[in-house]
Amino acid sequence: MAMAMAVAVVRALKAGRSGISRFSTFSALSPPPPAEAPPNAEPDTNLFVSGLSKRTTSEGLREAFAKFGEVISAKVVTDRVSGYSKGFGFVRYATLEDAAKGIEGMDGKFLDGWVIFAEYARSRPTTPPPPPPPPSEGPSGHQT
DNA sequence: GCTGAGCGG
Repeated sequence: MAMAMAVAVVRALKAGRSGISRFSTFSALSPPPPAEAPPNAEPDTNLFVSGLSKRTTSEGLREAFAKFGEVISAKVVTDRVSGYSKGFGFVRYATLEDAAKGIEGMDGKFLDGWVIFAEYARSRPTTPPPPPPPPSEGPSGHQT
């Protein structure tokens, strides 16, 4: 019973997050609203986990998601100056199927007393290396 | 110690 209620809460939260109402006013001079806004993101090994508790750490995230797949990397985003958790983190799985299982297995579930949300992150494939500067001139000691 | 939507480095 309690679990069913939790699922309803989760659905309500996720529905409200979109902020899109089906009762849109259709007018000729109004911008045509999209038929539907799929919260689905493109599959990736990077997962964006939100709704985390302030006490949840990267280790808690890894252990929580490691039950559904091989977690390559897990990190909870914390503030630079306060050092406190921002309430969300990122989990990277070994494969896309593990990532999907992680979402299906942890999205809308309870972690540390809070309902967490797991979805595909927009993040970049890996640590962004600094772009190499363009070569100014040829070999030094000789230029025309 | 903590605010509770969002996307780190």
